[in-house]
Amino acid sequence: MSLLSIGQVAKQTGVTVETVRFYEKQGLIEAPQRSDSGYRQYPWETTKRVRFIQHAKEVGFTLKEVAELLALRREPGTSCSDIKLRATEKIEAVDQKIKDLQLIREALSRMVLKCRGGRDLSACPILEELEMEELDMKEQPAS
Amino acid sequence: MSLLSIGQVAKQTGVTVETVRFYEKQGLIEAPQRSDSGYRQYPWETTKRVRFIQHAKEVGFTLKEVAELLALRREPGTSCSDIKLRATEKIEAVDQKIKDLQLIREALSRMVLKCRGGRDLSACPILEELEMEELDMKEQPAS
DNA sequence: CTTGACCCTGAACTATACTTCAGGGTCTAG
DNA sequence: CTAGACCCTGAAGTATAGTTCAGGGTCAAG
Repeated sequence: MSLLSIGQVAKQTGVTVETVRFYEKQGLIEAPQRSDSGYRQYPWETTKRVRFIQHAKEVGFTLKEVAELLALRREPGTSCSDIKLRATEKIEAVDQKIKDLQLIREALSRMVLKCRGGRDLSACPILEELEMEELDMKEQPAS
Repeated sequence: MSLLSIGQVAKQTGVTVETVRFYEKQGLIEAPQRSDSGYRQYPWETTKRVRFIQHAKEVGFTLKEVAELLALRREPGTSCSDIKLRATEKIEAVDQKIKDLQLIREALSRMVLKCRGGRDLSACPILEELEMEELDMKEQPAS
């Protein structure tokens, strides 16, 4: 119900007020209404959006890409099949990221397992695991 | 067997030769042996490492974090339980990223499902799905 | 009615991850 | 033996994602 000041949004989301203003300038959050004195007044949902931006950044999306994700909504003038297509493309990108992370995760897990006990002098062999090749075959320019 | 020039490593991995040199300067790939004329000569495994760096970057790791992942190996002077601990911390970070991505993925999927057919005039409602709150409760500073 | 916490703007500054530039060797096919 | 493709170094430049600064209003408490 009640509106939030920029400082409150910042505190709720763990970013700085400057970052909130920066996101506004970049069009990632829409310019909120202003008080008589010119203070920004945010609806509560803005905190959800700021958190979404942080999470998306955390998993490797640039702000430009986050903007594209946030723009995935049916606006007048766009067809349903159009946003469906764009959303499907995003899902594929997300799936690739999940795959990459799962392989990294498995390599790290193998590492922890190998490294049990520590009895052997030269145990825990160098982790060339991490240089996994399972990830490799994706896009090889044919040239 | 045969060694690769920096240009060959670049072509194999899809980065530029400048990027390879940059990674060397940052300590992400070790300085290779040199030919008589001073040309870098890389073993084949270097391409695996460069690809790993690209994948890790893709999922939101900074080069500093990638260096930490690559440093996760048992060096003389470190205990097994030490690298085990550090690897476990990395796994937790990876798991969090996977969770974030799965929630984004689900929101995108719901969007595609809702958007079927396109019969209804005002179908495909605005995707406030993406501003999901499931992701929220993580670290709330107690203050 | 003033003091401290908070808000405003625009511009300059910073870190990360490269990219481009300047100036110069190397190597191999014709 | 030279032209084009490739390699070298160090320094400067760029894009992204903020952060800091300068200079100035707002507001609630005392």
